[in-house]
Amino acid sequence: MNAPATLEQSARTAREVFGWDDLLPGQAEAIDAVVGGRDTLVVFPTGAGKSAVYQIAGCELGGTTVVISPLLALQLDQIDSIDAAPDAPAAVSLNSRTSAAAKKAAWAAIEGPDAVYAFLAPEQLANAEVFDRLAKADVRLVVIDEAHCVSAWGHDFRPDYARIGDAIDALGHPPVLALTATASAPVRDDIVSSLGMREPHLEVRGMDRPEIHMAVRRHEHDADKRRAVIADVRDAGGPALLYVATRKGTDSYAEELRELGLRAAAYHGAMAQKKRDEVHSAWSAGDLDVVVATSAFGMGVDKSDVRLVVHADVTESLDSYAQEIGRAARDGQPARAILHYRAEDFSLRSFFAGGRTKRADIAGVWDVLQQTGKPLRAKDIADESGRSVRAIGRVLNQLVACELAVSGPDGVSARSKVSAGDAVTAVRGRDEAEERIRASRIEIMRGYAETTHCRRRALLEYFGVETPAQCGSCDRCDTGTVAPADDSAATADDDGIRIDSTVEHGEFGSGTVMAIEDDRLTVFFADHGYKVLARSAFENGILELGEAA
DNA sequence: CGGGTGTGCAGTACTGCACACCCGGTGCCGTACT
Repeated sequence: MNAPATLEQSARTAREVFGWDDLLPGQAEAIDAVVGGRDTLVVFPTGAGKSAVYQIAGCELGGTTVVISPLLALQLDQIDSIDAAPDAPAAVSLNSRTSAAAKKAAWAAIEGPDAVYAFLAPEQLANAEVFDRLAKADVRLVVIDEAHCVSAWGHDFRPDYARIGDAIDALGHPPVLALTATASAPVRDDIVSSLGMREPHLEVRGMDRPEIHMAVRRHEHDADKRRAVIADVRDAGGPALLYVATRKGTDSYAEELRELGLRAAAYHGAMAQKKRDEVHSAWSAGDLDVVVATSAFGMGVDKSDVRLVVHADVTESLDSYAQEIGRAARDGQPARAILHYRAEDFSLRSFFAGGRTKRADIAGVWDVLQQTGKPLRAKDIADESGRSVRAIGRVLNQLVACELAVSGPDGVSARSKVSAGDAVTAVRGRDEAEERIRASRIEIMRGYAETTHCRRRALLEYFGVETPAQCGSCDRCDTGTVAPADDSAATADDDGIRIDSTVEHGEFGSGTVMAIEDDRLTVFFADHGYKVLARSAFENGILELGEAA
C-alpha cells in the first residue's frame, strides 16, 4: 500500500535533516501512514523514537504541525532537540509564559510559508484568539503527545483534554497522530474515540520489557513495609526511583534514606518549580542515588541507567504502573521493579477514585446558571455560593459533557431548561459511570498484586499481548509457584474467545476481553469498567461472542 | 477508607485515653501583588 518512494524519502529526511542514520522498527511504517494522510496511533516505549515520527512526518508534510503536549517543560525539551538538528524546521511554543515578542515571532512563523512545529498545551485551544488564528493557518498535522493523558485526565483534572477532539474537527480534521508509551486496549479505544480518530493506523512496538525483573511484596504492617522499602532502595546497585502515594511520604522516605547516607531527594507537584527543576537536573546529571516522588515525577525525565523502581504504594491503574516501571532499564541492562503494598493501601486509591460531584453542588450551580442566563466561570459562582472553585469547575465540565450546558469564551451557559433534579440525575449518572471505571482499574491493579500466575503475563495480557505462561523473570517464576496455566485459552479449540475479542453481556453491554485466566475472563465494558466473569457464562447465554469491532 | 492531629476530660502535676475531625494526586491558566 505504501509507495517505496515514500519510505526512501523518510529515510533521506531522517539522515539529511535530523542526522539519524537509520529509522527504528515501526517508525517508517508510522511516518508512512501519517504522510499518506491517515490518522495514526503510535504506542512505543520511551526511547524508541516517538518524537522522530512527527518530526519527520511534519517536515515532509510542510505547513504547520501542531503538537499538543501536557507539560511546558516537555515542550521546551522537544523544542531544544529540534533546534539541535542540523537542518530542521523551526519550532515555537505558545503558552502563558511566552513573552509578547516571542508570541509575535511564533505567529509569524505559523502564518508564514515555511514548515514549523507549534507546541501548545491543550488549554491553549480553548483560547479563542489562538484557535481562530490556527484555524486560518495551514495546519497539516495535529500531534497529541503523551496521548494516554487524554484518557486519564479528561473531564475532571484537565477538562481541555476532553475537548481536543472537537478542536481537531473544527480545524477541518487534518491527519491526527497520537503518541504514547503505554496504552491498554480500553485506553487505546478511549484515545481513538475521544480524539475522533478515523480508522486509525495502529503501530505498537516493544510492550514487553524482559530486562525488567518484576516482583510484588505484600505486608501486614506499615512499619514492616517501610523497612522493606528502605532496604530495597539501599541495595539498589544503581540509580533508583521510589514512588509513593502522598506528598508527605516523599519527604519522610527521602529523609530516612538520607540518614542512611544516600543522596536522596523528594519530588512532588506542590513543590516550588525551581526546586523541582533542581531535583530533575541533579537526577539527570547522576548527582542523586534516588528520587522519592509522587506520580508527578517522570514524564520528560529521560535517564537510561535506572536500575530499580520501587513502589511503596499501589498505583491507580496498571497503565500507570507500567508507565512508571518503564522508566527503568532504558539502556537495556537488567533492572528490577518491586511493588510493596498492604491491603489497606487500596483505600487511598479508592478515595481518589471516588465521587467528584455532590448533588447539592450540582443543583446549586444549575440554579445559578438558569437564573443568570449568561455565561459564567467557576470563580464567579464560587464567590457567591462559598463552594470551592474546583468543585464548581467539575460540575460545569460535567454539565457540558452531558450537553446540558455549553462552554464558550466567557464561560459556561445553560442550553436547556430541565429541572435541577434532572440536571443532578444526568451529572451524577455520568460521574458514577466514571467512578465505576476508576474503581475497576484499581481492581485490575489488585489483580496484578495478588495474581498467582506469572507477573509479566498478567501485565502484558492487560495490554493485549499474548505471552507464554511463564517469563522466567518475575518473583512468581523464580520461586516456581506459578499456578498451572490453562493454555487451551490461547489455542482456542473451544469457544473462540481470545484477548481483544468483543463480547456481548446481557447486563453490561458490549465489552472487550482483556485477560483469560483458566476458566475466568476479565472483560472491559465502557460504562461499567472491568469485570471478571466465569467462562461458563457463555453456556448460560449471559455472554455471547460479538462482532469484531 | 485509614492515618494523623487536635480536643476534651479525668484527675493530678505531667500524662493518658477516647473520640471527632480532616486530609489525601496529577498542571494548565489568568490575575494580583511586590
